Amino acid sequence: MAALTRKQREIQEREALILDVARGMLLERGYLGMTMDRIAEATEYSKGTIYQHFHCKEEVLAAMAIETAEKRTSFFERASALRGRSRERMIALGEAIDLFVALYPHHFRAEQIIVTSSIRDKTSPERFQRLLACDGKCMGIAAGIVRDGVSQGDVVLREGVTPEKLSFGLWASSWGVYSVLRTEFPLAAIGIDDPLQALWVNSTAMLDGHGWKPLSDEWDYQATRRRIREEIFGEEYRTLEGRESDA
Amino acid sequence: MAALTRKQREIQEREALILDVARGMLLERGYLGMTMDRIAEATEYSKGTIYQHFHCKEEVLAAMAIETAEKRTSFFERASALRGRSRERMIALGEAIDLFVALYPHHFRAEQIIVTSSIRDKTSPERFQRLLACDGKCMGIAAGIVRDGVSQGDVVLREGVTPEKLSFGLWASSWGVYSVLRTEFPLAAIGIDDPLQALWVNSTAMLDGHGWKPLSDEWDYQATRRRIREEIFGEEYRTLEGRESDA
DNA sequence: ACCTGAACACCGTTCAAGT
DNA sequence: ACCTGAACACCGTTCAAGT
Repeated sequence: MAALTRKQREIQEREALILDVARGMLLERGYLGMTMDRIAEATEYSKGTIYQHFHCKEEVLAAMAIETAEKRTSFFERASALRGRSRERMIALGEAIDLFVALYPHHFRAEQIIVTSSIRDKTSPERFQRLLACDGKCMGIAAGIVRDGVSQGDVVLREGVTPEKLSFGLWASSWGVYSVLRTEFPLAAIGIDDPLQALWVNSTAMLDGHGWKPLSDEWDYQATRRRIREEIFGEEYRTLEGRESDA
Repeated sequence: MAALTRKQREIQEREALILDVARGMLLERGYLGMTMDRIAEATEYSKGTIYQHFHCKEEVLAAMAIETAEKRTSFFERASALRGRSRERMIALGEAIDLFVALYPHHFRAEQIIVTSSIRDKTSPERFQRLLACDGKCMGIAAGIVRDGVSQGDVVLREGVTPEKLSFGLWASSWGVYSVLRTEFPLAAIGIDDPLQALWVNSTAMLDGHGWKPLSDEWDYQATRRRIREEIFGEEYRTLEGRESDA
């Protein structure tokens, strides 16, 4: 397994450049405004060269989604390594998502545009498999934490509930909230001034309802969240705060 | 307020025809496959006539979303009139959504495509307002049921929880689940064989976690669901069963 | 007054011609 | 061997010409 040739490196760098340019375009001008012509012009390559990297426009979007999914999966892996009770570790996954969206809002928005569009059909099977692998890994991490909770006696799953189903419930809530946030729907008009706080109280209620110990009135989970931000994602949170103090 | 003229009726019927044709196209061929040319051809009108009804393609999609939202709002109104405990009435809203999706899968899919696309910008303010009105009404119905529960002593909202936030939590879960269902994501591969049952157990846990009486182990909510299907949506469920016995 | 469809600008995709 | 950009088919949108 020799190192990459100069040519191969050049190709990799070019592909990364194309994806960066395309992502910016997707966010600023939307799906229809991201055109192959403009990508070619902005990268200063010809359209033919762009098409050597990606067989069609949808492949560009799929490649962007894979970058996003892989980055988020690495956040999940770090989060699940939190020292502490099983329910704390599950909360760490939630913090990972929140942080990920805050750090890479463009990645996240691009992912939502891609997944909810009818792009799947045109995507090559290899790329689709890589996406599936990420989702499977994330679900496996979450379900694994539930299983740890069960074996440690922190939670007893009721009939009809599996570790995967419980994880799926948290995931669906989170996805629903972030989906509506992306649409710039005027939530304040229907009485939701802080959607992420609403997500927190409802996720907390869900875990309480499943009987996952310690229950929210037996433990200071806000302290847990602070601990996660320091111990697991300290560096990232500092860069976030740095960004916010700009402007 | 006189009756509509013959001409006005013709225009209304034509508009309904255009929307029906467009919806079928959206489902069969996707967003990109629904073209103004094909709509004109299928309705046997010229493109100019289509454009007299809708200023652009996105307006067609917005009109479809409004039809869907208004139909679902009427289901919500009927569901909230269930006789019974407050938590039963909240469950009736969930049944309304499930039934609505089952009865009008094309409507629902179209709505998801529309809302998650970057279509809002091009939509005329009047249409957008009608969409907002529906969402506001649905949220009002749900929050009203929570308020009834509070005033009847069935639920005591914790600090930081409002009727709107609790409703929003249920809504987000449901939206997340139905979103992923639409993408034909292979849920079975990550251990979710019955997504709607997973939604049910997690929503139940959420309401239990909020302490909404009667708790799920104090009451037979499956019986409540059967009652809702008979008393509120009996006719619709019978047509559903009729459909399934075909084929 | 209402409807039509040719015409235009633009976009995804291909491929013969260059270096 | 690699890259280019003219060329093509198609789509959203407009509007002068018809009835």
